Amino acid sequence: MARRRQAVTIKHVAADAGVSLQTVSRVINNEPNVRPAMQERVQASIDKLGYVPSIAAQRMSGSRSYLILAINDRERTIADWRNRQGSDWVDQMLFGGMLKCAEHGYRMIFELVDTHNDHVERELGAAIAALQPDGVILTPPHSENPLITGFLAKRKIPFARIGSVTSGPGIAMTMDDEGSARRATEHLIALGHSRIGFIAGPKEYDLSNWRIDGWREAMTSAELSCDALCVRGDFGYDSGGLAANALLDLKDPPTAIIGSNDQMTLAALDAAKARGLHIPGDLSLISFDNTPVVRFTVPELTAVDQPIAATFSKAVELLITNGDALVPHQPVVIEGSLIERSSTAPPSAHGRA
Amino acid sequence: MARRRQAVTIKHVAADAGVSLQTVSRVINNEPNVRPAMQERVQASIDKLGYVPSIAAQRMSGSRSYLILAINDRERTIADWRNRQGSDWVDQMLFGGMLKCAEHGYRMIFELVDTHNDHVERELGAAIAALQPDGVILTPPHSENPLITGFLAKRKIPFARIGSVTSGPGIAMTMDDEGSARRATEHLIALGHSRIGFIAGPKEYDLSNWRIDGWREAMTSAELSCDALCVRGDFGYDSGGLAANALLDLKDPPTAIIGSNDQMTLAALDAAKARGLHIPGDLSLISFDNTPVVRFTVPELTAVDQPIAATFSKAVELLITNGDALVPHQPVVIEGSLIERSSTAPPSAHGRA
DNA sequence: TTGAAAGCGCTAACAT
DNA sequence: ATGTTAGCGCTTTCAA
Repeated sequence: MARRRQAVTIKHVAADAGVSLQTVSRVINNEPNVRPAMQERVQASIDKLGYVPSIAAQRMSGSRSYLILAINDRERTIADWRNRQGSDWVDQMLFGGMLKCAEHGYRMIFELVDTHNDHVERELGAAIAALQPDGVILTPPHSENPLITGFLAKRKIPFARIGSVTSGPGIAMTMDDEGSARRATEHLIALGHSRIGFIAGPKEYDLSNWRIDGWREAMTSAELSCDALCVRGDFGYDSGGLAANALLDLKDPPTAIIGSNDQMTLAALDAAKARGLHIPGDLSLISFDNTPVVRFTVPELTAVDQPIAATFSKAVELLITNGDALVPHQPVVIEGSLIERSSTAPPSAHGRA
Repeated sequence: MARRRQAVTIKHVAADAGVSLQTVSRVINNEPNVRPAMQERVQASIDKLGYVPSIAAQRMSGSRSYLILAINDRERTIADWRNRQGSDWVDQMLFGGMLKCAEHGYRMIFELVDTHNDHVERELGAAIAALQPDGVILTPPHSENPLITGFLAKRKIPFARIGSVTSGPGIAMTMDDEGSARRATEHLIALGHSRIGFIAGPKEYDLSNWRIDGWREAMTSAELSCDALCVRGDFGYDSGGLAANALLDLKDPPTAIIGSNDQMTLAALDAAKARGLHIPGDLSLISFDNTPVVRFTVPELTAVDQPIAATFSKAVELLITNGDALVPHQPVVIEGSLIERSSTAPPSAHGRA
């Protein structure tokens, strides 16, 4: 490997502008106490020479690294990549995170870390030591892993916890699963549905339960019964079909079903079709997550969009601009929206009276 | 921002092991001339203290940065992210690239750069100056941009050009579009088809033309006519429908169609269905790219898989292990494979005699 | 408001 | 086979 040096360094700029290194440094960092004329002269040299500071050197001298580290669960992420089911979680996190970083002259680095591992701390520690990021963004299930949050807190590294509402160190951020589920349910109620089934995710996931809560809230507020209308799945396709059939086998079956994620709702769609039901005529369907797949079903699915990009964008912004300021004590809420497509309609007359 | 220092540095390790900094450095870098006993003692201290070298410091002292930079076209990538059509190109590049980097103790950084821009050089230069990557991976259309390849060559930064077969600086790598198209066509011929239509991409893309070449080759070898059987689209959904209808309106219409990408083939599927054709009974369909969407159509599409992950993995490996060695003069070929699903079958008897 | 000196963590070059 | 020295490019003291 060739010993590569910086093509243009702060020294070149200083020499060109006829000032000290320090003055150039001040201009780079927009520090006060630089006369406009001076600032202009230095900037001219910077532009002329095409100078860009080395983040390695900046980091070395004890300043920022201009790096934000986003961490995903290794196992799950790789499984998604391998299966190619069209989940675009990673894309959306890059979309929101990278672009916001770029706005501030930062870079986002994406890393995979095993959560279910004795040496999470070592693995994370290695990434931190190697990269020295100015901030870290945690996604589920890392967001709730005390080994990780504790480590970051101890090292005083600012971090955000996506999909977490518990208090503690770091900025808790949520996409308002409960509110989204409530709004989706209310939408169906407004269409005239009164029997609304819910296919829930596994209880190990906090967001599964938040989504149930939202549905239950809306149902209860409208004085509708929830009895037997909530069935658990495991977020996988097969479990969605089983759950849908269980709901449709009820003596008094639902006229609408909300699925807690796209895979399960997809399965519910297929199961309903297999029973000869027409969507949305005989059964309305709302999905959660709004991954690309819901646009390719027939009919396209009405879905709750998870504002992943917006959440990462906000996380980056808080991390960068917040500096050492206080961490908000309330979770930061980024609301998802309901994307209406063709799988929802008023219940048909020939259903229940 | 708190002035953050490395928690454990090479000094701590040296002190703990009672050796010089240099010896620790040698152990870190697996250099020769260290006695096993010494190496063991130092390694023990490293493990005990949980030491991980700072890449910033490593880079500063003139060694590697352990960073590989992968660059995509900004406009296209953002459009994909925004549209959420399920393209998983970025995911697959990370899948292949990041994991291979990790194997070697490297990191992959993903960046967006405008190609159609006067100051590509400035933009790329800034990324290079800031990050000092040990290698760069270019994707289309950057792979063919002389401003970019020239810049990298001038700076003597090793780089790979994905989807490029032209000679010149950098490692040319191709997913064998021509071969893939040929094999797809041969597959249809083997099934008994003789009228095989081809929906091509726009001619501005090299790979569009490679794919046509492969199809034409296979057709010619089998002494089949290509007349009127190749129609251009623009890779967008709408153009695929138009092209398919044009082909199916022929006096002697094809019994099979190959689409140059998933969106166009999707449209062809929909167009064929709209005409009352049964797939694959009346018309066989093969798609290109094998993005997640082809698994969600009815029937699922037989498709040519683009080995994106494998290609990036190989690119990283070449970049890291090749060092300053010679660049291969032939393009590196990573073959794609045909994934057989349910959209292909022998032509029906009631078609042409 | 500007400049000079010291040092960040590490490795290359040169001892020994 | 191991240690010593110098310096990478930048920012933080501190001085003028």
